[in-house]
Amino acid sequence: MTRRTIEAAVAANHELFLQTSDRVEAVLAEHRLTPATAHALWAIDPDQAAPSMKELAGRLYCNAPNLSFVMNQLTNRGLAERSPDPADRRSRVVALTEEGRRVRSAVIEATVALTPLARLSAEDLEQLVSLLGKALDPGEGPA
Amino acid sequence: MTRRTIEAAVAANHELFLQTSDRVEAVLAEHRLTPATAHALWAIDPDQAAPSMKELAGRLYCNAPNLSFVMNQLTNRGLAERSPDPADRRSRVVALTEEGRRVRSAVIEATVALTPLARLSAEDLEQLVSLLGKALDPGEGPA
DNA sequence: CCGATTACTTCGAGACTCGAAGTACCCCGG
DNA sequence: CCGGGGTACTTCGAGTCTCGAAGTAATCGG
Repeated sequence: MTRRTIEAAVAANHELFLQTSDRVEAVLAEHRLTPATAHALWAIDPDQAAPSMKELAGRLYCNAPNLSFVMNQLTNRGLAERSPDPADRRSRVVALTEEGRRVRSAVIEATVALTPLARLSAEDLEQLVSLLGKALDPGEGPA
Repeated sequence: MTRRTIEAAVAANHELFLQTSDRVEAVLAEHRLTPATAHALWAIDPDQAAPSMKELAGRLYCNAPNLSFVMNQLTNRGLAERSPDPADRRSRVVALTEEGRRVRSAVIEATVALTPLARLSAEDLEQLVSLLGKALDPGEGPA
């Protein structure tokens, strides 16, 4: 009878997400970010290859028009830049500006400080990441 | 240096939430539910005392006008009912109808079946619930 | 009874999301 | 070379969600 346990796990996961979002909200507002723009900002890791719009939409589980809308806000604020992909000029590649990298760091820093997860020990945290990874890993493919 | 681990945990938590929402989306649509109405429906446990609007808004991390909006949708679809609290007639108490309980069960059932967490063993799940509980428990008070 | 506070609703504006339609580009067969 | 089909993205328009401000009804303390 693991059904009850799964239900509890889903609920706890959702609750953690809501609590974290709630606590970070004020910090996002200081940077004039909304949940949607902050999410996109977080998803663009400057240490990785600049993603295309399509790639990024996949990461954010949103569709192309929505991502265009969100990216317009980030570019208008000078946090991100779009440039055509030389290899395929239909595609546009998204990268953060220096200001974008600064704001992204600040958002992550604040989230790490405010999330209820900050209470857990290093050991517990690694166990948690391992468990979540076990659930997510096999399914991260396209279908 | 647990900072990186917390960041990974927050990201994994967020990712799991998005994947679960994404997979359940079609089931919600069949029941003519949106994420907001489904969330409210989930939060009203028929086995517990019927919550007031204020209590429910707290659970959902939303404000009063928003909850009124969402509850109107649920009551219009015949899934929930509002009745004045006899003890304090300013307050309204929310309960699910029989149809509401049916739909709620169906949504939870589908979520449990579709969430990536369903892949984990019973042992892993209990560990996960325990870890999440450890993070959430001390902070579930009002402030 | 009266003023202050609380719970909720209504109203109006802003933000987010998405389907449909349009543009620019790649690729392939002829 | 040229046309047709498919892909990546944007624009447009409509619908949904969220929230602050203002209004109503009820409780509480004096």
